[in-house]
Amino acid sequence: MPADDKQKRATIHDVAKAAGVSAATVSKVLRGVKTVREDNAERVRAAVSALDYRMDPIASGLRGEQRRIIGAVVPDLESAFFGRLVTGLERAAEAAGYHMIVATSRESEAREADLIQGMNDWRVAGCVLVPVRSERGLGARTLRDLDMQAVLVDRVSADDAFDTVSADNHTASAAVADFLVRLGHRHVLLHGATQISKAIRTRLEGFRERALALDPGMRIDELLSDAPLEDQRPAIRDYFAANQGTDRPAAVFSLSQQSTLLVLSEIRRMGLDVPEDIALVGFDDADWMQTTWPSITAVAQPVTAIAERALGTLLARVEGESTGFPVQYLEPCTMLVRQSAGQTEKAPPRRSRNGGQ
Amino acid sequence: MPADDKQKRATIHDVAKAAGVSAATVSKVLRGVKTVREDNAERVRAAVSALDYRMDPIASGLRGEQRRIIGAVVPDLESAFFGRLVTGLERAAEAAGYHMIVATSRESEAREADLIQGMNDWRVAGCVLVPVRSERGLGARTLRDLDMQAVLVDRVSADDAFDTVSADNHTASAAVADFLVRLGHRHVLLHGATQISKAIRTRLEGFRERALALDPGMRIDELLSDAPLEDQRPAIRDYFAANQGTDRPAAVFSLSQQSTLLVLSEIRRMGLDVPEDIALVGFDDADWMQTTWPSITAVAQPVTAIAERALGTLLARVEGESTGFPVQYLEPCTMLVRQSAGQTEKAPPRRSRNGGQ
DNA sequence: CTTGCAGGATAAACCGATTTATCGTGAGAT
DNA sequence: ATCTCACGATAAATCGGTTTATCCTGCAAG
Repeated sequence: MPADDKQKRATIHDVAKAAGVSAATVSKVLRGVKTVREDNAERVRAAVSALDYRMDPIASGLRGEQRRIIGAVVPDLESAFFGRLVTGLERAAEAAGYHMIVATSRESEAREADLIQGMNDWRVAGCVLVPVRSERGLGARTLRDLDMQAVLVDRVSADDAFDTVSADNHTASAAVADFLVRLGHRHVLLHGATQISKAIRTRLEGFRERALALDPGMRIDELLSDAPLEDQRPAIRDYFAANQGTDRPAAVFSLSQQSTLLVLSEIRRMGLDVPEDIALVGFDDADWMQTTWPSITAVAQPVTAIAERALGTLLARVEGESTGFPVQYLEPCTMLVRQSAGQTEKAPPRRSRNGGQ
Repeated sequence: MPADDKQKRATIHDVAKAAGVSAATVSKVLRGVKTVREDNAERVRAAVSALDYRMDPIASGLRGEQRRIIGAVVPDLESAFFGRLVTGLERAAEAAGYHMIVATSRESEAREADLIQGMNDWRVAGCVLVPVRSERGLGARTLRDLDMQAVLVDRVSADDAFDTVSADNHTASAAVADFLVRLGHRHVLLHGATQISKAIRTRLEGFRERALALDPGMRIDELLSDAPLEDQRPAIRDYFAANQGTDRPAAVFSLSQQSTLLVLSEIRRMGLDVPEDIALVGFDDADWMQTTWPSITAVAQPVTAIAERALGTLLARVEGESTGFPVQYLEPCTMLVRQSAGQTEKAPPRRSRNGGQ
């Protein structure tokens, strides 16, 4: 077959010529501006499909101010939580007629700031940021400096420049404290094996406050580290070696999914039984947790709700419907009671209160 | 503080003026063209940093032909496999000085084609596609029609238009057959619970061929479905209800990660013990599989190798270093022998052969 | 002394859309 | 019959870089 490859794609002028109107008119039809006579509009539409015309978003973006693109920056895409979050964001964005571009900061604040600069260069309408550490990090500062529209998600508390959305870590962790205390546990290990972010701190405090309120004599140990996962096993072993017999904690509350897996693995290796020897509750549910034996009691985060809320508030700002001062949204978590914590009294699955303000 | 907000960002002309040269010269310096006198180049660089100048990628892209952007389209981001794949791609792209934009087809071929059209509109230099079904799907056809540079990944076999990269599903599945047959199992259930893609079919055939070659009397049942996960439980129960006693398979080979989880869960629910009552081997390893009890024997995919290979071959095409006909790359998998299949003889972890051509 | 040529710099055209300023037309008002 | 005004349509300016065609300068060759 002969090469008719190199026919370059039709421009708006080609369409204009074919329809017998000016380029400006075509542009109006394409963008749905109403001041065009219907017969002209019809001829334009015919020409568009006859020529297979597609608007060039780059040329379009050069002059036009507002782009219909939302940027998202997340710490990584290897954990199911962010994967689902991004999926939810993308779905919501699309439903509102926006495109999404995603990038990962790989837990680096410098990269985070770079990516945001890049998104600003591409003139995104707004940006969803899951900060590496907190709302006071480099990424958030860059957003502010660049005067961008944004919403901060997950590893955040209230902020004075941007809306924030996260799981209600504090309330959910308090519910875990309720649960463990009611089961009679008076010595708990709090274990955090990931980036010590705002979310992790909030979970920690939520638990600690409630537990101490219920029983001031409660013993709460902490084992926190953001070292690479495999390097953390020795620390766990050391801890248990140093706390044997009556000093061994009655329960572990692991503050992240990776943390849960790590602790479970080490508990197994020590030959302890869950929940007979030690109870385990994890923050952040995973699909394997209901299948493993024993199944793991965990706090499930409302990922979809977070995604929808985040995109909703962002778009409200972008489209100018919302102009008030920043709001912090706390989406309620669900605690899935399974086997790993035992159960002396039949506690119904608890829902944490909805947050607000 | 007074509002000095609205000072718009510096353009290349501002830099030119500040440096006392023309815009064309600035452009050359920025792109590293050599035909600029060093003292001029130096003044330009000084002006750039003095004015905080950043090149506008949109304006730049309008005239310039080649963009330094790679697009990636994956079926979803909720499974760890694609998450890690994307991370690997992004890292490799960045190392080569490219940016990446990711989008998810959500297992829809129509969406897949749309996304590719969109990436073409944005003039990406090349595209990494993990097709929803196979290299003959709508996405691949669109790539061909648009005459784009691309590499097809994961759910593919050889193609006559694009390089393809995937795990060596066939060889790895044959190794699983070796393994199960050597353990004495003569009745195996093959279970596939996800989109029945090319990869799943290849795994199935790889197993079947080797197993029948080793023992022509082997009984191999299949349970395949791409229905929503939770709707598939009844089918599993029905199967086991219809195949009890001596008809019960001695082993299950689950062809995807979700499949493994689903089967394990149902086996548990039936009160069967793994591996005493039934052996289980899964394709695609997950981090929880080494921690659960029993730990799961699984085939680990070389995600990083796949990502690097994919981006490497794509860039070779994009940069014109490679122009030969398409190559199929098969990256070797690793079989992680754990508890779920039992072990009468001590089989060392097997490595499948490297594929090629 | 003239011509040729290479190295560097630049003004102007260009990319493909959007936006602005202008213009023609016909209906309604005076 | 003349003047407005609203409505559509359009030519031209614009966005911010890249590319092209041209120009200048100085030096070597004829």
